[in-house]
Amino acid sequence: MTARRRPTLRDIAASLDVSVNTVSRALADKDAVSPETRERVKEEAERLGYVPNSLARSLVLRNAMTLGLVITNPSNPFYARLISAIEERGRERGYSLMLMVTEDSADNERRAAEELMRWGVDGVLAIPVQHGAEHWHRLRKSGTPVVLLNRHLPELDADVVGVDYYAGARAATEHALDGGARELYLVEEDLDISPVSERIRGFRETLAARGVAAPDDAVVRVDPGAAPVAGPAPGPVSGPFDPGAAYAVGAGLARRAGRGAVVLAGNDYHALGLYRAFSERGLRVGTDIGVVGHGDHPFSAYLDPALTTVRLPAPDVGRAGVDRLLERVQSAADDADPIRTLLAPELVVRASAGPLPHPSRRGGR
Amino acid sequence: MTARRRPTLRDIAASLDVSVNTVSRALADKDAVSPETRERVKEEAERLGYVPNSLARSLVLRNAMTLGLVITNPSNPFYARLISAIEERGRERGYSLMLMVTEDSADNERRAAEELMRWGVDGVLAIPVQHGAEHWHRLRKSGTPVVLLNRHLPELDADVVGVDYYAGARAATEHALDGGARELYLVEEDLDISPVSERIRGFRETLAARGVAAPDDAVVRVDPGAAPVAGPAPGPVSGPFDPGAAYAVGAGLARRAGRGAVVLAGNDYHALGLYRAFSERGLRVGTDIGVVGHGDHPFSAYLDPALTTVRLPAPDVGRAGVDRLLERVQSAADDADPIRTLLAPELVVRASAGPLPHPSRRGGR
DNA sequence: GTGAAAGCGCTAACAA
DNA sequence: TTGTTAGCGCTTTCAC
Repeated sequence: MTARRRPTLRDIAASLDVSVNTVSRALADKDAVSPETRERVKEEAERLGYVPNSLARSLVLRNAMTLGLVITNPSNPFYARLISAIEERGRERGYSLMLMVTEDSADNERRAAEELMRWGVDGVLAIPVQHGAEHWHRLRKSGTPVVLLNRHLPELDADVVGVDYYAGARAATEHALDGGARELYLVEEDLDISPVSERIRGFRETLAARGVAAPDDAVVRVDPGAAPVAGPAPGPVSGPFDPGAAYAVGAGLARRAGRGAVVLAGNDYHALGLYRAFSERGLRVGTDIGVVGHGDHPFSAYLDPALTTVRLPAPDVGRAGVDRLLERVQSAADDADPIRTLLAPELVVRASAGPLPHPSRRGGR
Repeated sequence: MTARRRPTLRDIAASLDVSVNTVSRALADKDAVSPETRERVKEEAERLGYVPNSLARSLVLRNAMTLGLVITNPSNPFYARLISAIEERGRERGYSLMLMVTEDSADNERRAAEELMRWGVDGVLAIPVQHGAEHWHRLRKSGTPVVLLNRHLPELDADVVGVDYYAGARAATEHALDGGARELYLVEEDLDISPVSERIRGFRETLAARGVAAPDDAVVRVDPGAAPVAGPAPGPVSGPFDPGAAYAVGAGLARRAGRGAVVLAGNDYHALGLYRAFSERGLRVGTDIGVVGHGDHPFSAYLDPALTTVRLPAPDVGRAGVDRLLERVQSAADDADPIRTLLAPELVVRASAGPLPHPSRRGGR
């Protein structure tokens, strides 16, 4: 393999007996280079296997052509799709991606922000851990725009590109109500983040508007750390995206819930955990008890019964996030007020929340 | 936000009236700096909010403290976990991660390799697309070690850290055989990659060793592009990790397969697609027909019936990959022969593969 | 213990 | 059209 030094502009220049500068300009397709020279330079570059050094380039240009992505957990299918979308959009627009995983740890996030600052990335997309925004403030003060993804952060006045979870929860709740349910539950991760609180708000407000009782404990919080049925623990890495947490509360729910109740779940994994908890207790999902998920993960359409769920527009969020970020990057001065973009989720009606008794199909689709 | 310039060593030096050099050494905790000076420097750095510039540092030190990860699709749960494990291990060892997504496109991969070369990453981990290794050769020639993950590449003599899929398939096949099955199928993605060929080999050899017939069409290839039941297409981004492909071949399989047959699937998503295809045709998985998956994705333990599957040690692969890569990075010269590490998967027996009752009574409801 | 000088590989004035 | 000079922010000889 002979780790020989990579050829530089100087090597090309020397070998052609021109100045480094000329080589630089020729390769950059600037004018002020004669066609012949340009040709010769390019040939020689090719011959030598020249590859530009982005480090040096970025240092002088003061732009890294790199975006930072700070994410909590790639195993969340929604985030996985977000990663793909962001990487792709970034690449289309000429940016590389530096990925940091926080596992929802504030400490990891602080370090990630610091690291991205060191690299001088041009902008940062983050799915923020709650609590602590000091590091984001510092990043922005140093001139690096930050766009929040999916989660809102009260302490930080930054752009947000997310999902309208409020609307999603409303749609899910209304769907259950329209199906005739009068006993509803919402299962949510015990995390103090905006998607959760927005869904709870949507859930409660919809019930209130329809005059359906919603006792405090209609909202069930689930401990992300639990993982019962699976046997061996999921391992130290990126564990807790797992149906186990919801499965654990499913037993109690099965006991409390009457026939025809509907349980909304904050994500499809939770819904799946409920499926199992319920069926182990003789409740048939979609018949005895309804379940609605959130996410439309790839497996959801194939469950039995197929999961009715709120589809999240992951690719759109990713693309919009990159676009927003690059707007900020390009508009040198940080002028404008933060923009909050909430993309609309879409209720995908399948079988798990029962057939609708009211054939009142309203509006378009 | 006032994008003011970040303070540099020089700013600290000026403000303290010492040389840049002294500041550098003080901050790097080298000796040849008096304790008092060091103290003053550190305080001033703190006060100014100094953050070292990694770009500059890397340029002079000729090490980027960055690893490249080239991956096909983050939505594959196995790869998602790999990403987490790699990021974490890299971080522990002081390396940042540059992520490139290829979507299994050779073209994207070429560009990714080129980009990583420009950044001068210290090493690259790749889940390679088949066909075309020229770019990997170039990378290595420029002194950047490459470690292949999960997939083997005949054209490239590089380290590989992967999974012993051959053993996994053997275990799965033997499990089915031990349960009494004599009619077995293997459903695999139609991709020319080593995991697939290794599983096929394990499947066939085990059957041969046990004297069980395995006609050519016992191995069913599945088109990754198909996505039937789900309704709206999965979208342009990172689509094809979906049960749909296997679902599509499930119908034919349901017709061909007798009672008590067992179908092995190359991954758990395929298994799930089969679940649905079978049950739609009145076959009860785990009773009328067996299914074994590969991957032990988070949802698999919660399916009904719970999926018997081959668990892949994703975190171990990720960590071992990083460790191997960093060994290469650190042992400056590319000495040794490539090392191939295959980590053992583990059959997780649950309910989907029986033991199946012998083909006698007709079931269904 | 500290500073001056050189240089990593590149781009951007400014001259010639 | 081309070359010279300077400099991005840092580390590293090598004097003092």
